[in-house]
Amino acid sequence: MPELPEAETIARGLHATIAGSRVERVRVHRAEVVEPMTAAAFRRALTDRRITSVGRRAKWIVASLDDGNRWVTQLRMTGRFDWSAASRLQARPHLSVSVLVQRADTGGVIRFYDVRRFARMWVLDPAAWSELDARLGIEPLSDEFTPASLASVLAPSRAPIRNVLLDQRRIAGIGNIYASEACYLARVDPRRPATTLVMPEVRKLHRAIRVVLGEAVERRGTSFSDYRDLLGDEGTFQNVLDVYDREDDTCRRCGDQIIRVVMAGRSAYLCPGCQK
DNA sequence: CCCCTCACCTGATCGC
DNA sequence: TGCGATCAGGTGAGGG
Repeated sequence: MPELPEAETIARGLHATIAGSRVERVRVHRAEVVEPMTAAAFRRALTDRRITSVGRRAKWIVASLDDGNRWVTQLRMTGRFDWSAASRLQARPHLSVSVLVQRADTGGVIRFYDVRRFARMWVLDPAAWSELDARLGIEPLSDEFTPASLASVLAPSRAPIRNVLLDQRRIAGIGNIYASEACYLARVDPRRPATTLVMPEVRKLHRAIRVVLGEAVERRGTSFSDYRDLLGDEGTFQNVLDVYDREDDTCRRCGDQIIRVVMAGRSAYLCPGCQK
């Protein structure tokens, strides 16, 4: 489900809702979500902490705590938060973790659901956080992400461009939807070996990545089936997709037929007419 | 080291 | 309508 824009939307919602709150109670409904932590250790690490801010790194939701630790969540395919002003902890389908928070004025419950049970949620000390952070590549919306830095990621790799874009160790936050969309916008064929891109193409792809991700953040993400924001609302980027999930549809640019190809076990979409 | 395949899980959808 | 096969936005272990 969520890639960078969806994680960013959720993080912003959480920041607006629970930054400054204190955690009163934690319930772990499915212990596997916090593995390898135990449910007891997770509860202990989070209870009574104040949440100073909530942000995003790659596709992770990162909440900073007043003791210097971080409460981090990896949504994977179907992880989903919601917020309820009611302060009762109760079981619901697919519910993994409930966190009761309290501010001076108001309180409520952050619930975390995960249908497919791939998601993970931990509390990390600064060293463990650094280790995780170091494994993740450059943030594509940051100032450090330049055509030159993209070139340094693409040039050494003979793997298809699309697979390199999905590699979180190299560039952080791009998933299957936005990889296809960015290649389309840049007019490059995602199947080409990354190393074959020449600098003008790298510049176009760099720009395309930023445009696609930036617009998707503005549109609060792409909702196919599972993704919803903190308030349960859908994003709107699905309405402006050019190639993703449009197999056999007509290319809006050249009129050719969009195709689906399987790369590294996952679908990629492209227009053979105008992506070279 | 690089890169691909597969497994992890549940639910929705497709074809017969 | 029913039922098995297939596929889904992520990622890391394992193998070639």
